[in-house]
Amino acid sequence: MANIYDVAQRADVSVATVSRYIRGQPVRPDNAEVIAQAIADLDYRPSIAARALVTKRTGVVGMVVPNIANAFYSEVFRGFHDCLLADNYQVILANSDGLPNQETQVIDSLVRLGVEGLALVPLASEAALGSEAQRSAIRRLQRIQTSGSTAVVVITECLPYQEAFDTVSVDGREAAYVATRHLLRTGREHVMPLGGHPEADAVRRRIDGYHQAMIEYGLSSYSLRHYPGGMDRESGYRLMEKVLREHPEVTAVLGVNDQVALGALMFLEDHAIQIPEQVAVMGIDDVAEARIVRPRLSTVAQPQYEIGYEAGRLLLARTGGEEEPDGPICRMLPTRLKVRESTWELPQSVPEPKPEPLSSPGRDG
Amino acid sequence: MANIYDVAQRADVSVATVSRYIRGQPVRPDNAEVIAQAIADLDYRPSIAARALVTKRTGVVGMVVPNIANAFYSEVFRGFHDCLLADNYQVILANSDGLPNQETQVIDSLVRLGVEGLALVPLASEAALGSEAQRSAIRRLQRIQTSGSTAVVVITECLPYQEAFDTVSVDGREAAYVATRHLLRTGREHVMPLGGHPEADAVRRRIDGYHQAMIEYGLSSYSLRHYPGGMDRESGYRLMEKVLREHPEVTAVLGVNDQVALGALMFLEDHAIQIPEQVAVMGIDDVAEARIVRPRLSTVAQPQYEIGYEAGRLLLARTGGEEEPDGPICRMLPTRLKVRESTWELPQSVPEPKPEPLSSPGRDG
DNA sequence: TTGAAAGCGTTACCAT
DNA sequence: ATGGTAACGCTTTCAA
Repeated sequence: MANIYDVAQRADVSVATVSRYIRGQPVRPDNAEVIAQAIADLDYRPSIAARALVTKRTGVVGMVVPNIANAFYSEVFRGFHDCLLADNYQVILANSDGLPNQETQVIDSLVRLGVEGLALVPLASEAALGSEAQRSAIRRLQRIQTSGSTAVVVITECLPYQEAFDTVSVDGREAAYVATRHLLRTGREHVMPLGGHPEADAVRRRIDGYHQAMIEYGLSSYSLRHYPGGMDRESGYRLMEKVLREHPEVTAVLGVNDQVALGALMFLEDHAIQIPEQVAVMGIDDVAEARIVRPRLSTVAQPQYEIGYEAGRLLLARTGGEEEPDGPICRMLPTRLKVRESTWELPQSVPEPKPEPLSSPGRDG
Repeated sequence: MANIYDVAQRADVSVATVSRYIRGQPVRPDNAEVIAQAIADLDYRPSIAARALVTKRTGVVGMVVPNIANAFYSEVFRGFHDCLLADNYQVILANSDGLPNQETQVIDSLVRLGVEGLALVPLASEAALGSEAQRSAIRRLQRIQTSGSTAVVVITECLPYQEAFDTVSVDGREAAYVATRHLLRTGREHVMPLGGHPEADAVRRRIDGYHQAMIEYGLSSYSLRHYPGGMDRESGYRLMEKVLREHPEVTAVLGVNDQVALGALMFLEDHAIQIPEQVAVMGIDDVAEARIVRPRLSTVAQPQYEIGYEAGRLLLARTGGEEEPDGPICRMLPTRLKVRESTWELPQSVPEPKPEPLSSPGRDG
């Protein structure tokens, strides 16, 4: 690999001049030309490592998510990515894979690599809740934010994080409230919430929103119910089965997120139970799959792309240096009810579906 | 940010000793203890950049894919990720977003960041085909492989890449052949292949496989047909409409990949055309969505996770230093026919579905 | 086992 | 506008 000295020598100028040329500082035109040629000849690429050593700037930011294979995070990442690319940052993505250890590991790696900013979607798994583990994770992040030159933004509804970092989130309570109310308004009384562990702030808020709606409709007998469990499709599938066994009177289920709702929906489909006539299904998030399954899944949409984009903007605000806001700022983005086939009104005959635009570009390799 | 000198000073030893301690070399026990304490106190993290400057080793490898939001690549990445993590490498993922410019940009970034290895799923879009653009992309990669200390592996069926780099791929011709034969065997004669541009090696091979099967069945009148187009769901949706208009006699369509097939399937669903009774639908790849939609999509599965994992192994073989194989090695992985509801045999009544295990863990935040 | 000092490739400062 | 040179934080000789 050629270095800046090789280029300088070949161009017959000093390294300082080459350095200036690289960074776009004024250089005499004839020199510029020779240097450009030398760079091309030698296939020279400035080492970010060496540069960072002196400037503290790498032009790289990182994002850590629990699971890239999850459509929700993919969209968040795309928004983040687009925002930062517009500011000439490169973005690298790392996976925490649902493992607290790996989360701290990859964060550490990114920091040591010299990322200027770090966007984190923290784990909210059973292993990482409330407890000491989470507090120490937060302390570590705080040290990174304070001591290092690494800005931090967290995408979460989790309070401890919101108190310490710039965060972006949605109002999960409201989302679940709207979802439940929609089910009630369309004639379902026996609504059951599915999945998630209430120890997680995000889950608790959603369950709260559900309870609130039920109580408002005078259905307090239901208001305390909840089938807790994992937050993936398999969990939704199993929970749906259990609910049907234990509460055959149920006329609607509300997945704590789309994955759970999709699992429930799949169970119903597999057992030839009419959706939404016998059981209506509703999710929260609006991941890409919700628009692919038939019947399409009703849900309360989180603006995933915007969440990522906003996280990027917060990061840039801190990275830019200049006028930093002092307190941690918490950006709350609005959700939106999406009524689809899985909760269509009961008496009404099924109208000709007007397909939504398909999303998510396809594999092209 | 504390550096190694701060630690040395606080521990009252030399930087050399600290350095040895960090790297696990023998240090007198009492010293080890003081150093450990100092590191903890100062929250010291060795700078990868500084280390890389002298060792040329960053412990980081990168992967570049066209689109993270695509389930196919997510799975490939997971396999790659798992393989490298087992060898204590950190993995960073970058998105080329379908844009040739951005592809070269992110590759460049990764290299300059000092990744020791680079796994690439190259663009195969219209913009990046056969032409000069592709050749120059390949040349760039070759220089990286040669001059730098960066190993390269490419995941592709594209010949020019296979000649120059370690590659991992599947036999797309065979896959399409198997898919088509399955359709023919189950009583469909009028099979139409959908999507993709034949200029892409991968697409051409798949179309070839289709042709071969049609010819073997004496259906050469169909053997030359192909509805070319994009490789995403929208394209599949539109192409399905077009086929139905121009060839209402069609009894089956073969998407050049699952996304196209899914688009076709959605069109049929939206227009209340019976699947598979009126039109059977088949894809190639087996992305996660294929198991979610109803009817479930029949397809020929690419071992996505294994593809990524194998790419990781090839990279490690080059990175490890020692005994490098000399020629470019091309690992060809087997595909597998997955018969699902979208192609069930015609006369047969619909059996009780035995659900496959659900896959892809869910959002847990 | 330890410490001193010479790099690694780049930028930034200071003369010129 | 240019060139010389001291950092930057780490590893790696080489002596002790």
